[in-house]
Amino acid sequence: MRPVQRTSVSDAIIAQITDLIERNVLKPGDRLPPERELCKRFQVGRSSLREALRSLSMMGLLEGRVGEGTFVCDKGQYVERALQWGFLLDGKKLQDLSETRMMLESQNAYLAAERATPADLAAMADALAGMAEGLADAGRFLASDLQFHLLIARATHNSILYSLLETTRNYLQEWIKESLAEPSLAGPRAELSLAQHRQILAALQRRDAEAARQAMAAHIRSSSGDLAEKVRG
Amino acid sequence: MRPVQRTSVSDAIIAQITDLIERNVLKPGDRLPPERELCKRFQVGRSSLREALRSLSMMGLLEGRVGEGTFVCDKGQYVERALQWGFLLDGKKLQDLSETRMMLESQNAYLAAERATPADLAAMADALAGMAEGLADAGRFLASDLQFHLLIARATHNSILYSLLETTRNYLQEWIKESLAEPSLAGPRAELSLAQHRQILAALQRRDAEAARQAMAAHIRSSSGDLAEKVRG
DNA sequence: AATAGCTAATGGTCTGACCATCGGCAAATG
DNA sequence: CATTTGCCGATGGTCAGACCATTAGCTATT
Repeated sequence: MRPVQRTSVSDAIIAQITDLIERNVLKPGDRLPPERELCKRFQVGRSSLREALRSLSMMGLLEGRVGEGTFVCDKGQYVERALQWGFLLDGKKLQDLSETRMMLESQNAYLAAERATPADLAAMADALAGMAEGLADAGRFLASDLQFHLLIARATHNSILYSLLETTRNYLQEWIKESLAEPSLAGPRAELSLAQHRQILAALQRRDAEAARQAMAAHIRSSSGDLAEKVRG
Repeated sequence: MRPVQRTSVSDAIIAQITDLIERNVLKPGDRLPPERELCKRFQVGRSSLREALRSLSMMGLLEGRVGEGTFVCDKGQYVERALQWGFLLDGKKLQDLSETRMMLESQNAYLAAERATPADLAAMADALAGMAEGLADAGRFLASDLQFHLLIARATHNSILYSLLETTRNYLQEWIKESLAEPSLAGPRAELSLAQHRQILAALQRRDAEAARQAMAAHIRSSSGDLAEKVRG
């Protein structure tokens, strides 16, 4: 004898719809049949069906629009959506996050040096120019800074690494903003940061992977030094 | 004028309960009031309430038990749960996963060399002994192999890095198993793998972080070489 | 031709009911 | 007294029907 598996109705619906999306029978942008229609096809009540659809919406798979229907969301956002929930609830260990970011950024720089296309590099140069123009504008400076790092991650052409970095950056961005917003050090630190970014880009353009990684590591270490202090303090 | 935000009832409930869990008002293991009771407190219908609870269950936050109640799940599993959903649906790019694993494993080895406790190292030695005893038993060998790598991740004492590695390993484990199961090379490859693991452990015991990272990187490269070939083939 | 108003379709919400399961209690049993 | 059996209430799971708010598309008015 072995324990009999009890399957919930909603879970079965979730499994079926998930499977359809996995097998690309339901493509992003597609519209699902109306709820009342799905009830007849699945032979279930509307409550159970809606609980399934609601769960899938919460995970970023579906999107319901009143008066229009239920649609399959764009792909590629799944990891981000899921990770955001995970990080949000995992105790917000700032130090762990910072460490993870350090690893991702430096390794991404390494890979980007080998794989960045001319277009990737041009975009990074644009972001760098944005930082230079934003030396007096903390908001613009930070936005260009963030964009530069995301462009490096994009240049790895590895969607998982990009998703991971994007999510960790999002969670650290508030602290980064605070840490750079201290007026006493804002000016010099911004210029130092800009110089470091220039070094990173230069290494990428030379296709010098190891130099890119070390430059990135040095940048993160110096720019998040007081962040680490704050954590321990 | 600006677009008015339309808030859904279920979303509001999800936000409230999530917040309660975040602020530790609801601790893992706690039992929520019965659904009908929550309906009165939130002033909502049971459908909306259940859609919220169902979504939270799907994300691994809550667990409903018929006849008993709804309980808050144990913490620390959120990142894994979330990542599994994300990976499951994100196209299963084997090469990206493999690359991510490579980075995680080597960097984890680096950090573990600095932070592993004597107990951590002893556990790794045990796992290594298990591999040696399992040279003729592929199943046991692989299990000890996996355990060794997870112990290294555990020794970083960084829950995020551990979660990330665990999830990526889980998704790659099937392919790893296949790749090692080819009878023609099983014997020599297992012995090579064992020797590499010994090198890694030795580096960890010497607290030589850089050596540990390089040993791990070399191990992953050689052990997943044909895995990469399979991907491209 | 453009606009205002109407209608049907659709997701969102509420209510009430019934079922299956589980925990705990009391009665029956040895 | 200890153990088993049966019952009952509480609870999550499911269903059916109704109403509401919003949307798209059509129609008629201007």
